[in-house]
Amino acid sequence: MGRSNTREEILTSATRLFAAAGYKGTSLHDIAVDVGCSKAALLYHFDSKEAILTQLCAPAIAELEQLQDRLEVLEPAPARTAAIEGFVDLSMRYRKEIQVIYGDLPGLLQRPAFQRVHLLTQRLCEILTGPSGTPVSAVAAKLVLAGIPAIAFAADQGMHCYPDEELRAALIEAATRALAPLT
Amino acid sequence: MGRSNTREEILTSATRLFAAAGYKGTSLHDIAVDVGCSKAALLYHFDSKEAILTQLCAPAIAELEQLQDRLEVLEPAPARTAAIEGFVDLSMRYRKEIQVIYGDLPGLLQRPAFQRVHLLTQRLCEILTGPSGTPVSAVAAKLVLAGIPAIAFAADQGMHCYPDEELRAALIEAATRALAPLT
DNA sequence: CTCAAAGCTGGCCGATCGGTCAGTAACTGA
DNA sequence: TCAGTTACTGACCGATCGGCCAGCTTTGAG
Repeated sequence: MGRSNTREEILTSATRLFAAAGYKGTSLHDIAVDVGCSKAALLYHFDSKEAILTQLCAPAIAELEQLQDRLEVLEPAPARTAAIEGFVDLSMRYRKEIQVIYGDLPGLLQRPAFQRVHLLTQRLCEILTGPSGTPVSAVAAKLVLAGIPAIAFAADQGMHCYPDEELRAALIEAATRALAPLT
Repeated sequence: MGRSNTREEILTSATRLFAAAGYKGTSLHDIAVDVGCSKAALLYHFDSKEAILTQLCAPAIAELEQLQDRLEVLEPAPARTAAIEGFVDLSMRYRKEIQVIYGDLPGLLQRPAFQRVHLLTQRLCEILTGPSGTPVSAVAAKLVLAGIPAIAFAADQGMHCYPDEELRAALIEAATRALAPLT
């Protein structure tokens, strides 16, 4: 147990600032001022600016991996339902972190830590598409996987007109409808 | 008619580089090297780095405005259909520019040039939701409006597994299905 | 009490950033 | 032919960036 909670405060401040101005748009100085410590203190607790980014995204990535593990042992149909609900929940729970990632997509996608996310998303897409996947259903799956976090992203930017519960239910319903087979 | 086409080459290079590394992640030096001219030449043709960004996004924004103008004079039902098709087409035609915008969302959304985009998107959302809009249909509209450009964005990042025509048709179908009333 | 570890600071570093400026070569209309 | 505009260069500027380091204070186990 550490003797101060500065480390957590740094992650909290960095998450908010990265989400608001982007990773490259936020300097170590900005974070230090927000936390109320020196710039050197940041680099005492973390190896580098990039290390801060990696650490604050770690919980979200870990939960995404756990979601995938849970889905892998299910049959296709229940897996799809669980995938939609799980992905909606995850996107809403980690709004801020999604804002951070979306705020610097081109720069982040090439980093090793986020290539894992790319693979996870691809697997999720396969689960949503199902075994009898047509091109149309694959595109629909990508639409849902891209749109849900984007809404969670926008929900913090002033578009937050519905309470969380209602938003969650609406997202699940809209996603399910988009993915439903034509019949 | 100018005596050189350097200006266009700058916009072309800047679009590609901004899309690949983000606005803040691309320096004037990077662009100059790509174009094959000096950094000072960039600032001879454009007032500033931000002016380059503004100019290269201008055509996409202008077309979005034209789309809205076309939709405003239609009845709700055909407006919705036209909105889906028009938005899909626009997203695919301006993939690179969307990558640029998505690559620096937090920093860009606050700039005056992009607040207009925000308003346009809100209006598009109302058109998609229709006159009898429920919260669920509003969220579905936002899902579609966020997901479509995100797919166009990802389509250039290696996910480009379908030919454009097929992708376009699949997007329109998935979006239409997501927005369809429950009945 | 002692002392090493933990926590933190101010100052400094080289690199890079966007942007400016004086100067110049080339083309053009009169 | 020649003045003037266009197009461009290389050198330079102040600001800011991420990161490093010597040293100070606080803390808690022995």
